[in-house]
Amino acid sequence: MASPNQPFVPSAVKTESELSLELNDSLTQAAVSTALVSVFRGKFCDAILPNRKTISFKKEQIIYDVGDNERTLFFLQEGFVKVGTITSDGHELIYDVRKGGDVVGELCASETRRPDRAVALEQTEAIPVPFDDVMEVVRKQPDLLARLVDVFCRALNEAYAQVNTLAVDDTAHRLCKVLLKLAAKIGQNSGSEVEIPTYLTQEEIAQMVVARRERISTALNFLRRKKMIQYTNHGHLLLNLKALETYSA
Amino acid sequence: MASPNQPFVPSAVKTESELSLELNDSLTQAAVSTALVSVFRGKFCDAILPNRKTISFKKEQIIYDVGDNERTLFFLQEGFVKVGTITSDGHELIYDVRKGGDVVGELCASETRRPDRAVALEQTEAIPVPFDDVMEVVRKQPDLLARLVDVFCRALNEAYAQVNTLAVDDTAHRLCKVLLKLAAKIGQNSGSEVEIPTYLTQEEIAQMVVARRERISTALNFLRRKKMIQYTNHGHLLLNLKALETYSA
DNA sequence: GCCTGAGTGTTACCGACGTAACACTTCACC
DNA sequence: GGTGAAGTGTTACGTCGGTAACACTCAGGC
Repeated sequence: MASPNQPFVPSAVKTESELSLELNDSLTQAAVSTALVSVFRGKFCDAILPNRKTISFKKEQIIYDVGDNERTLFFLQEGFVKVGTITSDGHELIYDVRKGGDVVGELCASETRRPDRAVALEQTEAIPVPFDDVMEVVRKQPDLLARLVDVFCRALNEAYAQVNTLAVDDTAHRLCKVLLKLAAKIGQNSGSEVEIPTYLTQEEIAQMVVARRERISTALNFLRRKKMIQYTNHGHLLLNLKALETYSA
Repeated sequence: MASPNQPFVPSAVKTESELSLELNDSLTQAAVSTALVSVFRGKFCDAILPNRKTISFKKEQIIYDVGDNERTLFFLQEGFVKVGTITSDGHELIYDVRKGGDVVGELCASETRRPDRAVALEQTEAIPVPFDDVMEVVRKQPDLLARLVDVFCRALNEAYAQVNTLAVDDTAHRLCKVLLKLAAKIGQNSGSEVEIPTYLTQEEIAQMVVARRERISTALNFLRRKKMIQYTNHGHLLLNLKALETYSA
C-alpha cells in the first residue's frame, strides 16, 4: 500500500476550468457541524457500560454489516469508524464518520435487518450493548432520555444536510463540506490549521462525497492549488478551515 | 389554476430514448416503506393530547418555517403535510410527506433554530405540543419511549434511503420511488390500483424527486405510456404498484 | 366570450460528471 | 534491487440532466 506522503504535485498543473469556480450560494446547512461527538460520554456510559466487555476491531474490520439482525448499539471507546451502506450497484456509500465517545448502530432501533454497516477506519475499541438494555436503562434513568433523543436527532439533521448538498452543490463544494465535517468530528488543531489524523484514501473520500474517485483527485488538487488544503509529512490532510468555509458557503 | 383533469396526451408522443430504459439495479432501500404512519396514534395521543387545542391550517399554509425557534412538535389529526426546507439557491426541497396520525417538527429536539419547514398540502388539523411536554410525558410513561425512538429512527432510515437513491438512481427511477413512497403513506386502494388522493403539482413532485419540473413532466408521461401510472377523472394519480415496484427495483 | 395566470408538454443547447484507459509513484515483500 | 499491488493524476468521450424558451390547455374573473 503506497503511503501518500508528500504526494507528487505534477509540475504541469492542469487548467482550473474543469472545476467550476463561481461561488455557489450557501446551503441552509443547519448547524449540524459538531455532530454526535461525545454525546454518550459521562452519565450514559456510567449507567450502561460498567461490567461489559470491550471488543477490539482492527483497521478495515467490520463492526456490523448490512443484513445483520442482532439489535445492538456499539459504544465506541477509541478509534474511528465509518458508517454507511453498500448501494444496489455494489459501491460503498459512507453516511458518516464517528469516533470514541460516539455510538454506532442506532438504526437497529426500528429495523430488525440492518440497512447500514460500520467499519473500523483504524484500530477501534467498542462495547456492544443490546438495544433492549439501552432502553431499559433509559426507562430507569429518564434524565438520559434527552441524550438518546439528541443522538437520533443530530443524525437526522446530518442526513438531511447531506440531501441538501446533493441537491444543490457540485463535487468541489460537496468535497469542501465533507472535509469540514471531518474537521469538526475528528480534526485536531495543528497551529492555525486543522489536521485529519487518519489516512483516508481518495476512494473513501469519494464515498463520502458521493462522486467518482477521479473527480476527487482533481478536486483535491484544485483545493491544494487554492491553498485551502495541504498534506502533512505523514500524508494526512491539513485543512485551512477559514478558506474552506468561505468557499463552501 | 388549471386542473389537470384528463391531462392532454399529445398525439405526437416523443421518443423514449431520452429516458433511460435499462433496468437499474435495485437499492438497498431498506424496508422504510410504511413510514411514520400512525406511530403516535393510541396511547401516545391519550397521554399527551387531551385538553389541548387544535389548530387548523389551510392548504399552502405554513405550520412552522425554517428559522423558527419555538420547540414544539405538531401532532397531525387530519390532512396532509409536506416536510422540507428551502435550499441555499432558493428552491424548495421536500424530504417527506406526512398525514393525520403522524408528527412533524421533531427536528427541534436538538436545534433551537429550525432547519426545516412544514406546509399543509390540504386543510390540516394539528395539535402543537412543546417539546418539553413530550419529554415530560415520556419520562412519566416509559412505555412510550419505544415509540418516540421509533419515530426518529424511521425518519433517519428514510433520509438515508433518499441519499441512496440520489447516489445511484436516475430521475425516472427516483420518481418511481417517490410515487411508491406516496402510495405507502397516503395511498388509497382503488381496485387493483392505488390512488394518491391529493393533487400534487409537477413542481411539488419535482421537489420530492430532486429534479427540474420539466424532467418530471417527461418522466411522468414516460411512466404513463408504460401503463405504470394514469390519472383519475379528478386529476389524481393512479398507480400500478406492481409495475412501479418492478421498474424501481 | 375573452383574457389572464397557473399548470403542463417539448425541444435545443451546454455543462458537470461518470466511464474508460493509462501513466506514474511509493511501498511491501521476496 | 526487482516486482507487484495499491494509490494517485490526467485525459477523451459520452450522457444525464439543468437552462432557457416557447406552445398549449384549462379555469376563473371580467
